[in-house]
Amino acid sequence: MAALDLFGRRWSLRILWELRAGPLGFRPLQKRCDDMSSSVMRQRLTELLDAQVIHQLPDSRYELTPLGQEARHALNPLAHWAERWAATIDPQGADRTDDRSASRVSHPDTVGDGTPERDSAD
Amino acid sequence: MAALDLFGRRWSLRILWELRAGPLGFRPLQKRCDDMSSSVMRQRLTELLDAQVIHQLPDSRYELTPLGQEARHALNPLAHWAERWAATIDPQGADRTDDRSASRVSHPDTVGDGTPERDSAD
DNA sequence: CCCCTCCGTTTCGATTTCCGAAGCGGTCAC
DNA sequence: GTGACCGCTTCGGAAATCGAAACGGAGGGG
Repeated sequence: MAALDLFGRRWSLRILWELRAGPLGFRPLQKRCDDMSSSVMRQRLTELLDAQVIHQLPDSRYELTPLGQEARHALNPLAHWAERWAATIDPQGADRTDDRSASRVSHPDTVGDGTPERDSAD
Repeated sequence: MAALDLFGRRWSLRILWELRAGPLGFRPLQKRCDDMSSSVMRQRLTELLDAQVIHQLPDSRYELTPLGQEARHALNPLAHWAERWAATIDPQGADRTDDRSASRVSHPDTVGDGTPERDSAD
């Protein structure tokens, strides 16, 4: 349940996701995360560090811990679902003139993913 | 990527999760979600409806769509990870007197889950 | 009928979180 | 020295969230 709290915060999932291909420094990571504000970034980073999902290398870059790697892998099915979701939703709602959506939840686009991964290839 | 946005909002994952065992009405669902505020609840519900992850039955209860079911299933590995996480973190940090955690991310507890599921049993 | 309970939903003011830009001290190349 | 990048902090304003109250409606009991 606490996991839903930790990951239910803005950007936490994204950070986990962006760290999948290897360690990143503060600012590079920030850029990858749609240039999120540094204040929130630091906050999420602290939370994830505290949760032992990530840790900091001697050169101060952030990296997924083994536990973090597992979490990222656990996210894979969700990523896969997201693609199916995009395929299901997008074709129908691509051009809604009638938008009373009441929320700015960007509908999925065939937006690049590129998922470089790096499972056991290092 | 849009999925990370949709589910990165507070309570959205939780709602998806609490709907796993079958349809629920507004107030019952609200109670299950740690009594979240009704305003946000309605907002999340609208977003999820719009995303076609849930839909509303004639008796006005909310239920996962097939797409929503898939999403919930995609969440399973994460739930599984959460347990491992709890087992890893909790034993060591159970009694931190030194708490400069800078955030109120409730550490996982051996908190009940009870996950009744209901995959193909109906 | 009235009263009481539960329901889905909306509204509104108060609190919390998030944003965004600026700034700090530090390292390295020029 | 100057300029570019770095990790990280601070702060005021915007946006998300909360929490409680309220609405009309459905149902049950007296």
